[in-house]
Amino acid sequence: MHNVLPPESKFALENSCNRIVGKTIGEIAKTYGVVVPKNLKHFKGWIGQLFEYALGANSGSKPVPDFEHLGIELKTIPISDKLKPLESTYVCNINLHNLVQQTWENSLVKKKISHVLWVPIISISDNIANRIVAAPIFWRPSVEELSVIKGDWHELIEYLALGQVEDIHGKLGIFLQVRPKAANSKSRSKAVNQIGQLYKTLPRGFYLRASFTEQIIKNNYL
DNA sequence: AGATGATCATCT
DNA sequence: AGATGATCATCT
Repeated sequence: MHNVLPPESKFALENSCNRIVGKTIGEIAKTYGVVVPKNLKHFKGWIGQLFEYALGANSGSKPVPDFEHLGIELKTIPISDKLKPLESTYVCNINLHNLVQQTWENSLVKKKISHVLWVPIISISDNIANRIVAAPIFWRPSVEELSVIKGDWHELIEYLALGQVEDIHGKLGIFLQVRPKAANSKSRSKAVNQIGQLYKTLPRGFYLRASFTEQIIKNNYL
Protein backbone atom coordinates (compact mmCIF):
# COMPACT_ATOMS: atom_id res chain seq x y z
CA MET A 1 0.00 0.00 0.00
CA HIS A 2 1.53 3.30 -1.05
CA ASN A 3 1.71 6.27 1.22
CA VAL A 4 -0.52 9.30 0.70
CA LEU A 5 1.32 12.52 1.53
CA PRO A 6 -0.42 15.23 3.55
CA PRO A 7 -1.95 18.00 1.39
CA GLU A 8 0.35 21.01 1.20
CA SER A 9 -2.49 23.51 1.12
CA LYS A 10 -6.21 23.81 1.55
CA PHE A 11 -6.40 24.01 -2.25
CA ALA A 12 -4.68 20.64 -2.56
CA LEU A 13 -7.09 19.19 0.00
CA GLU A 14 -10.06 20.59 -1.95
CA ASN A 15 -8.76 18.90 -5.07
CA SER A 16 -8.49 15.58 -3.24
CA CYS A 17 -12.08 16.01 -2.09
CA ASN A 18 -13.21 16.68 -5.66
CA ARG A 19 -11.68 13.37 -6.72
CA ILE A 20 -13.66 11.31 -4.21
CA VAL A 21 -17.07 13.00 -4.27
CA GLY A 22 -19.77 10.75 -5.71
CA LYS A 23 -17.68 7.62 -5.31
CA THR A 24 -18.70 4.66 -3.20
CA ILE A 25 -16.79 3.48 -0.16
CA GLY A 26 -16.10 0.29 -2.14
CA GLU A 27 -14.46 2.22 -4.99
CA ILE A 28 -12.29 4.24 -2.65
CA ALA A 29 -11.25 1.18 -0.65
CA LYS A 30 -10.32 -0.59 -3.89
CA THR A 31 -7.97 2.26 -4.85
CA TYR A 32 -5.95 1.58 -1.73
CA GLY A 33 -6.31 -2.18 -1.84
CA VAL A 34 -8.22 -2.47 1.41
CA VAL A 35 -11.13 -4.81 2.13
CA VAL A 36 -14.46 -3.27 3.17
CA PRO A 37 -15.88 -4.91 6.31
CA LYS A 38 -19.37 -6.47 6.11
CA ASN A 39 -20.54 -4.24 8.93
CA LEU A 40 -18.98 -1.76 11.34
CA LYS A 41 -19.79 -3.46 14.65
CA HIS A 42 -16.16 -4.41 15.16
CA PHE A 43 -14.72 -1.62 13.00
CA LYS A 44 -16.56 1.49 14.16
CA GLY A 45 -13.89 3.95 13.08
CA TRP A 46 -13.09 2.22 9.81
CA ILE A 47 -14.67 4.74 7.45
CA GLY A 48 -13.05 7.65 9.24
CA GLN A 49 -9.68 5.96 8.97
CA LEU A 50 -10.17 5.19 5.28
CA PHE A 51 -10.67 8.90 4.60
CA GLU A 52 -7.78 9.91 6.83
CA TYR A 53 -5.68 7.71 4.66
CA ALA A 54 -7.18 8.75 1.32
CA LEU A 55 -6.84 12.46 2.11
CA GLY A 56 -3.41 12.23 3.70
CA ALA A 57 -4.34 13.07 7.30
CA ASN A 58 -1.42 12.05 9.45
CA SER A 59 -1.83 13.26 13.01
CA GLY A 60 -2.44 9.72 14.26
CA SER A 61 -3.92 9.57 17.74
CA LYS A 62 -2.40 12.85 18.90
CA PRO A 63 -4.86 15.43 20.30
CA VAL A 64 -4.34 17.83 17.37
CA PRO A 65 -6.29 18.56 14.16
CA ASP A 66 -6.00 15.86 11.50
CA PHE A 67 -4.32 18.24 9.08
CA GLU A 68 -2.19 19.87 11.71
CA HIS A 69 -0.33 22.31 9.44
CA LEU A 70 -3.65 23.51 7.94
CA GLY A 71 -5.49 23.54 11.27
CA ILE A 72 -8.29 21.47 9.72
CA GLU A 73 -10.14 18.64 11.45
CA LEU A 74 -11.56 15.79 9.35
CA LYS A 75 -14.94 14.29 10.26
CA THR A 76 -16.86 11.69 8.29
CA ILE A 77 -20.56 11.75 9.11
CA PRO A 78 -23.22 9.20 8.08
CA ILE A 79 -26.36 10.85 6.69
CA SER A 80 -29.72 9.74 5.30
CA ASP A 81 -30.93 10.54 1.78
CA LYS A 82 -32.81 13.45 3.38
CA LEU A 83 -29.50 14.83 4.71
CA LYS A 84 -30.17 13.89 8.33
CA PRO A 85 -27.09 12.80 10.28
CA LEU A 86 -27.53 9.27 11.59
CA GLU A 87 -25.12 9.80 14.47
CA SER A 88 -23.76 12.50 16.75
CA THR A 89 -20.16 13.61 16.22
CA TYR A 90 -17.42 12.92 18.72
CA VAL A 91 -15.27 16.00 19.32
CA CYS A 92 -12.71 15.16 22.00
CA ASN A 93 -12.06 13.59 25.34
CA ILE A 94 -12.61 15.47 28.60
CA ASN A 95 -10.01 15.88 31.29
CA LEU A 96 -12.09 15.32 34.45
CA HIS A 97 -9.38 16.52 36.81
CA ASN A 98 -7.07 19.51 36.52
CA LEU A 99 -9.91 21.75 35.36
CA VAL A 100 -8.67 24.96 36.92
CA GLN A 101 -6.47 26.20 34.09
CA GLN A 102 -8.91 25.23 31.34
CA THR A 103 -10.51 28.12 29.48
CA TRP A 104 -12.73 28.26 26.42
CA GLU A 105 -10.01 30.03 24.47
CA ASN A 106 -7.45 27.28 25.05
CA SER A 107 -9.95 24.41 25.00
CA LEU A 108 -9.60 21.43 22.72
CA VAL A 109 -13.26 21.83 21.72
CA LYS A 110 -12.64 25.30 20.30
CA LYS A 111 -9.48 24.16 18.58
CA LYS A 112 -11.13 21.12 16.98
CA ILE A 113 -14.30 22.78 15.72
CA SER A 114 -12.76 26.01 14.47
CA HIS A 115 -12.23 24.51 11.00
CA VAL A 116 -13.77 21.17 10.04
CA LEU A 117 -13.80 19.25 6.79
CA TRP A 118 -17.09 17.33 6.94
CA VAL A 119 -17.30 14.34 4.64
CA PRO A 120 -20.97 13.27 4.67
CA ILE A 121 -21.53 9.65 3.65
CA ILE A 122 -24.97 8.79 2.32
CA SER A 123 -25.58 5.67 4.37
CA ILE A 124 -28.88 4.30 3.16
CA SER A 125 -27.37 0.95 2.32
CA ASP A 126 -26.46 -1.60 5.00
CA ASN A 127 -23.75 -2.67 2.60
CA ILE A 128 -20.83 -0.45 3.59
CA ALA A 129 -19.22 -0.69 0.14
CA ASN A 130 -22.32 0.80 -1.50
CA ARG A 131 -22.41 3.94 0.61
CA ILE A 132 -21.77 7.13 -1.35
CA VAL A 133 -19.53 10.10 -0.60
CA ALA A 134 -21.50 13.36 -0.70
CA ALA A 135 -19.84 16.71 -1.35
CA PRO A 136 -17.32 17.50 1.40
CA ILE A 137 -17.92 20.71 3.32
CA PHE A 138 -15.24 23.04 4.65
CA TRP A 139 -16.92 24.57 7.65
CA ARG A 140 -16.08 27.26 10.16
CA PRO A 141 -18.63 27.97 12.90
CA SER A 142 -20.44 31.28 12.59
CA VAL A 143 -20.22 33.82 15.39
CA GLU A 144 -23.70 32.74 16.53
CA GLU A 145 -22.90 29.02 16.43
CA LEU A 146 -19.66 29.54 18.28
CA SER A 147 -21.40 31.56 20.95
CA VAL A 148 -23.94 28.79 21.62
CA ILE A 149 -21.21 26.16 21.78
CA LYS A 150 -19.15 28.37 24.07
CA GLY A 151 -22.19 28.67 26.36
CA ASP A 152 -22.68 24.89 26.36
CA TRP A 153 -19.01 24.37 27.08
CA HIS A 154 -19.12 26.71 30.06
CA GLU A 155 -22.27 25.09 31.45
CA LEU A 156 -20.83 21.60 31.12
CA ILE A 157 -17.36 22.48 32.39
CA GLU A 158 -19.03 24.16 35.38
CA TYR A 159 -20.42 20.78 36.50
CA LEU A 160 -17.02 19.21 36.15
CA ALA A 161 -15.21 22.03 37.94
CA LEU A 162 -17.64 21.66 40.85
CA GLY A 163 -16.90 17.95 41.01
CA GLN A 164 -20.36 17.04 39.81
CA VAL A 165 -19.26 14.66 37.08
CA GLU A 166 -21.90 12.13 38.15
CA ASP A 167 -24.70 14.67 37.64
CA ILE A 168 -23.80 15.18 33.99
CA HIS A 169 -25.94 13.48 31.36
CA GLY A 170 -26.57 13.58 27.64
CA LYS A 171 -29.60 15.86 27.91
CA LEU A 172 -27.51 18.89 28.84
CA GLY A 173 -26.26 21.32 26.22
CA ILE A 174 -27.87 22.85 23.13
CA PHE A 175 -25.32 21.93 20.45
CA LEU A 176 -22.58 20.36 22.56
CA GLN A 177 -23.22 17.46 24.94
CA VAL A 178 -21.25 15.15 27.24
CA ARG A 179 -21.57 11.39 26.87
CA PRO A 180 -19.49 8.38 27.88
CA LYS A 181 -16.42 7.73 25.77
CA ALA A 182 -15.02 4.39 26.81
CA ALA A 183 -14.43 0.76 25.95
CA ASN A 184 -17.31 -0.15 28.28
CA SER A 185 -19.15 0.99 31.40
CA LYS A 186 -16.41 -0.43 33.63
CA SER A 187 -13.69 1.77 32.13
CA ARG A 188 -12.26 4.25 34.59
CA SER A 189 -10.31 7.49 34.46
CA LYS A 190 -9.24 10.12 36.97
CA ALA A 191 -11.74 12.70 38.24
CA VAL A 192 -12.30 14.94 41.25
CA ASN A 193 -15.36 14.86 43.49
CA GLN A 194 -17.15 17.74 45.23
CA ILE A 195 -14.70 17.87 48.11
CA GLY A 196 -11.70 17.88 45.82
CA GLN A 197 -10.66 14.25 46.19
CA LEU A 198 -9.36 12.26 43.24
CA TYR A 199 -11.39 9.21 42.31
CA LYS A 200 -12.04 7.03 39.27
CA THR A 201 -15.07 7.33 37.03
CA LEU A 202 -16.38 6.55 33.56
CA PRO A 203 -14.43 8.52 30.91
CA ARG A 204 -16.50 11.16 29.10
CA GLY A 205 -16.23 12.99 25.82
CA PHE A 206 -17.72 16.04 24.12
CA TYR A 207 -20.05 15.39 21.20
CA LEU A 208 -21.91 17.62 18.72
CA ARG A 209 -25.61 16.76 18.55
CA ALA A 210 -26.98 15.43 15.26
CA SER A 211 -29.63 18.17 15.31
CA PHE A 212 -26.77 20.68 15.10
CA THR A 213 -24.72 18.98 12.38
CA GLU A 214 -27.94 18.61 10.38
CA GLN A 215 -28.08 22.39 10.12
CA ILE A 216 -24.46 22.58 8.99
CA ILE A 217 -25.14 20.12 6.19
CA LYS A 218 -28.43 21.66 5.12
CA ASN A 219 -27.02 25.19 5.17
CA ASN A 220 -24.36 24.03 2.76
CA TYR A 221 -26.46 21.89 0.44
CA LEU A 222 -29.80 23.65 0.25
C1' DA B 1 -4.85 5.26 30.93
C1' DG B 2 -5.94 8.30 27.55
C1' DA B 3 -5.99 9.68 22.93
C1' DT B 4 -7.65 8.78 18.06
C1' DG B 5 -11.51 6.96 14.71
C1' DA B 6 -16.60 6.43 15.61
C1' DT B 7 -21.28 3.27 15.64
C1' DC B 8 -24.19 0.07 18.33
C1' DA B 9 -28.02 -0.96 21.39
C1' DT B 10 -31.46 0.28 24.27
C1' DC B 11 -34.65 3.50 26.21
C1' DT B 12 -38.21 6.82 25.81
C1' DA C 1 -37.58 7.47 15.33
C1' DG C 2 -34.57 10.15 17.88
C1' DA C 3 -31.55 10.52 21.66
C1' DT C 4 -28.86 8.73 25.48
C1' DG C 5 -25.77 5.55 27.35
C1' DA C 6 -22.69 1.63 26.02
C1' DT C 7 -19.37 -0.17 23.24
C1' DC C 8 -15.42 -1.67 19.55
C1' DA C 9 -10.57 -1.21 17.47
C1' DT C 10 -6.06 0.74 17.52
C1' DC C 11 -2.13 3.56 18.87
C1' DT C 12 1.07 5.78 22.28
